[in-house]
Amino acid sequence: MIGLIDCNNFYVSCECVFNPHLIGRRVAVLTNNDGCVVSRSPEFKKLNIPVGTPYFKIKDLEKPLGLVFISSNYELYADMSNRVMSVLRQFTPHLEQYSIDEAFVHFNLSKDYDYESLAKELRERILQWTGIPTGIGFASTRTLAKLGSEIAKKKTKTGVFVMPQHAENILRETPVGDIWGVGPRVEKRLMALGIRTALQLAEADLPWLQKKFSVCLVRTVLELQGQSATAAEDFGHPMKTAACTRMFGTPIVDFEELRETVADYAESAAARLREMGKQAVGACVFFLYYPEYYPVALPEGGAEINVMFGHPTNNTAEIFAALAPNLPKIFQQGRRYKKSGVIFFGLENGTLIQPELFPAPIRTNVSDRVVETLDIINRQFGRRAVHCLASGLARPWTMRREKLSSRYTTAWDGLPLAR
DNA sequence: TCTGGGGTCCTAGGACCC
DNA sequence: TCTGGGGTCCTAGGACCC
Repeated sequence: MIGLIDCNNFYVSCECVFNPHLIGRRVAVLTNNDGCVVSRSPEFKKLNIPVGTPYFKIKDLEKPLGLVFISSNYELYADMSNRVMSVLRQFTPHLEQYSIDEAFVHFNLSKDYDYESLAKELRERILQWTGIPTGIGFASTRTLAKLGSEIAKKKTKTGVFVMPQHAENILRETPVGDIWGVGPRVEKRLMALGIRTALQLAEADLPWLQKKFSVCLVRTVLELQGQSATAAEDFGHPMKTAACTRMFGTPIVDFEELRETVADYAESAAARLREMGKQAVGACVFFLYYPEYYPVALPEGGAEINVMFGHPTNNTAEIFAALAPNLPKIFQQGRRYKKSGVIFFGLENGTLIQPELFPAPIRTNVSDRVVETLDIINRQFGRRAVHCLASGLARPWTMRREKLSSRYTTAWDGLPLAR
């Protein structure tokens, strides 16, 4: 049996652990740059303001409706996620972390084992040890377990649900768009073809579906039928790319500032590479700009460039030395830039990547030892305690985080106070 | 004025090979 | 007048997930 543990309103729940007075209120966590709503408390959900709603559109409702907005605090959420995962690992080593707030667990117990009790125990332990409420579903396949956890959250008081052997009645009640893997596009097309419920999808003709849609949907159908079609290798696999991309707090017109953002993002993505013990063979750098209306209307757009490093590396200085000369190639004077990003690729060991015939040698006098030392300092004294000068000093472009909560678990000055 | 960030996989079509 | 069949690789775009 496969279980799916899904944290309820994860980011909001994390904030509530350290700010109990938020419990019961209309709380929403905002995306980076305070762009839009990403996580909502149950009370906030009742207002029918969907995830993705831009903050500036609902800012004015803050006072009249008593809304609480919080900037996202990924250091806190990542740490809380690790805590939840480590509780789960006490129950089984067969764990596939699927996202920051979700994981599949595998249990190979006897057929009539009481999975309901097991699920309750998991839920209780996570709640008690981390303060995070969860919805837990058990079933024979990942897709069904996922559906089970949704039912657990929405339709049970216990927060757990075990799919019965014959799930026809449940699938009949499930809109096809609620199935994991059926997104809005496919849902629309299925509806047009008269397939409205999960049961209808489960009973559809497979070759026909394969022809009309894709092998992805066929796999989903097999899973609904109780036949595992998502491979274990697809989960918990090593990452293939690692990126850092950001909208700017204010638009950038100056090339030097744009260059700073690339240095900054390359630095933090490279730090992640080193954390994972990986190296990249190259990176894609991109710039995106806003549309222009004056003197002539020009659409929004951007440019990107792929840079090969010549040899795999995770040395920030080497990486920036390789990227910097390429930046003018994708920069246009006079544009108002809104976003940039660095995406490392070629992370998998043994991946075959077409190298350049004559790679330019990368020259830097910053050794790996120096980079490692900076990592040690930053781990102890906080991100950017030391950083490369190329990433700027004034940094007017950094993202807005006006309503940031404390780093309760990852910084000494963020510890909660007990009175 | 103003809408995030980090991922994965699949498919169709173009270009090329013999 | 008029040209086959069997492949591979790459890329852009689409779709999905959280």
